Amino acid sequence: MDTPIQFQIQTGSPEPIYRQLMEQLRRRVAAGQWKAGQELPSVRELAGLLAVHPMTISKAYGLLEAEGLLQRRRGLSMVIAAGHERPAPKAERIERLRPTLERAAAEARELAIPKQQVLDLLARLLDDEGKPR
Amino acid sequence: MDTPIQFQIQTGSPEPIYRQLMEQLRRRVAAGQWKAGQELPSVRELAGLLAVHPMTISKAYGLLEAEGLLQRRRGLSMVIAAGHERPAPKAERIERLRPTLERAAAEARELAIPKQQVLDLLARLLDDEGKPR
Amino acid sequence: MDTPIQFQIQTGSPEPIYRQLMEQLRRRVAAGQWKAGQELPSVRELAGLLAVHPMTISKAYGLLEAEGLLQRRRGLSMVIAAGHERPAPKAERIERLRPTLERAAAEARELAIPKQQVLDLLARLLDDEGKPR
Amino acid sequence: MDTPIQFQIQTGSPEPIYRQLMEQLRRRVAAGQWKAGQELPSVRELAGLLAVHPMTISKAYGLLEAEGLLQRRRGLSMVIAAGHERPAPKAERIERLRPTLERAAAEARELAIPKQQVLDLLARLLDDEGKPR
DNA sequence: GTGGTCTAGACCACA
DNA sequence: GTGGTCTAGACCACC
Repeated sequence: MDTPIQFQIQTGSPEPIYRQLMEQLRRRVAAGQWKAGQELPSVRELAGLLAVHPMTISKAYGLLEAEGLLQRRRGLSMVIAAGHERPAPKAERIERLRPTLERAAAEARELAIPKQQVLDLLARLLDDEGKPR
Repeated sequence: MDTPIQFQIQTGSPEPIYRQLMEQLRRRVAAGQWKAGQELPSVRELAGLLAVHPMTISKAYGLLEAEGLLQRRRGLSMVIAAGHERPAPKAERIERLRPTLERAAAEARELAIPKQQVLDLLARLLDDEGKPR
Repeated sequence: MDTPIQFQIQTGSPEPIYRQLMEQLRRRVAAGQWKAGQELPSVRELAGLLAVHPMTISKAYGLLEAEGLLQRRRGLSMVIAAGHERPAPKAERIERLRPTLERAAAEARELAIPKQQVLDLLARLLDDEGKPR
Repeated sequence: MDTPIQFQIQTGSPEPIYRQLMEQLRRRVAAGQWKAGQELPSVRELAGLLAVHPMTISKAYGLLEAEGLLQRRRGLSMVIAAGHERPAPKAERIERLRPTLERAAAEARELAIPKQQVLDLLARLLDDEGKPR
């Protein structure tokens, strides 16, 4: 009973789409939400779903394969590579989150927003998270 | 007794330098830390301090001027434009912080890090803020 | 059957090239001669045609994008942004012309040229417009 | 009974102030409104009146002197140079106006404003001209 | 001294 | 192919 493999992208964002895809996948695998053996949507299928150029998907898949996170199987379909059966240690996952939080902290300070209000807002956003966007 | 105008940049970051400068200045002005009439470091001076090309600074200044945040004075260095004497309302500043926190929340969820641990880490980073760097 | 997007610049003019391009585009769009969705010549192509440095074109395009008049499409050339399907109201277009005419009127008065002769010359220039150059 | 020597400047304009002064003087002299021997306000006086830096006035005067339009007299005061007793021929003055009208015509065409409306507006502005601004 | 414009050219990122 | 960023450096205009 695996979490289905679905990606969320923001086309307006300055972060390139292929990189959004890669980051999402890396995080889900690190969290153990997506596991070794799970099959990914085909390039064309995902491109259709997200309404982006197939080459964009292909680039993300290719880089993840080179990185060892994905594995290309006989025909064409990709799966999460072996060796990713279990979540990464929690400490490591927290480390991965740190840069984004550091950035948030720096911005909050530049905006002179009191600590507690920053934490309140983040708490609310973490609760909301379950909701569909 | 104004906060002196100083910029911090990260040359390795994917975010372009000129945009880092713009964002920082926008936030400091919104926070009321830098105020209308304050004089900015000259293009050449800042370029020297940050060890970047003067045109990079000039681009940031020029865009901020087009935006109405800075004001050019013929033959003199630029100043924060009139109309920015007071901080933006706190609600508005919090809105500006929201996207970054939203992103952090999304990443935390993808990494399956429990809410409290995320908040703890951010709290710690907000405390550190004053000292290091 | 759109008017093709072509720019005319004067390299000798005190008005910077990138600004000439911006003004021309703004006016053509306001006039409804160039419309939302029309594709602009690529930076390199236009730079070649006008024999200027690509960065000069890029600067004009970038500023117009910040202004909302152009729209960037990743990996593709830029287009006139949505929301500019119809010409601006005639009254607004006339207002845009007013500063230049005001200047002309002031100069004519300083030169003590009779009103009718000024109007005659302008009428002639407006007629010529289609042909030369 | 000469027209008094008074200058109008626009500090917001992209045209540099010293050049505005030069152009105005050249046109008034060409029109015969200001004549040989008339005394100009002193640099400091005019700088005070217009609220600009004395060096700006000084630059304009200096260039006009080099050009032969102004003449420095014994003490310090400047006068319109000899040889400018009579207006320039009307044809020449009209030629001087042409570039500004050409520009107006080009803009009107880009804005797709009908010829008659352009002429009407200019006519109105030429009538207004007498009024103080 | 200030900022602005432009060129030449390298290198990156995206589709 | 597309646009973007940055550097190096020249030259101008203004005060």
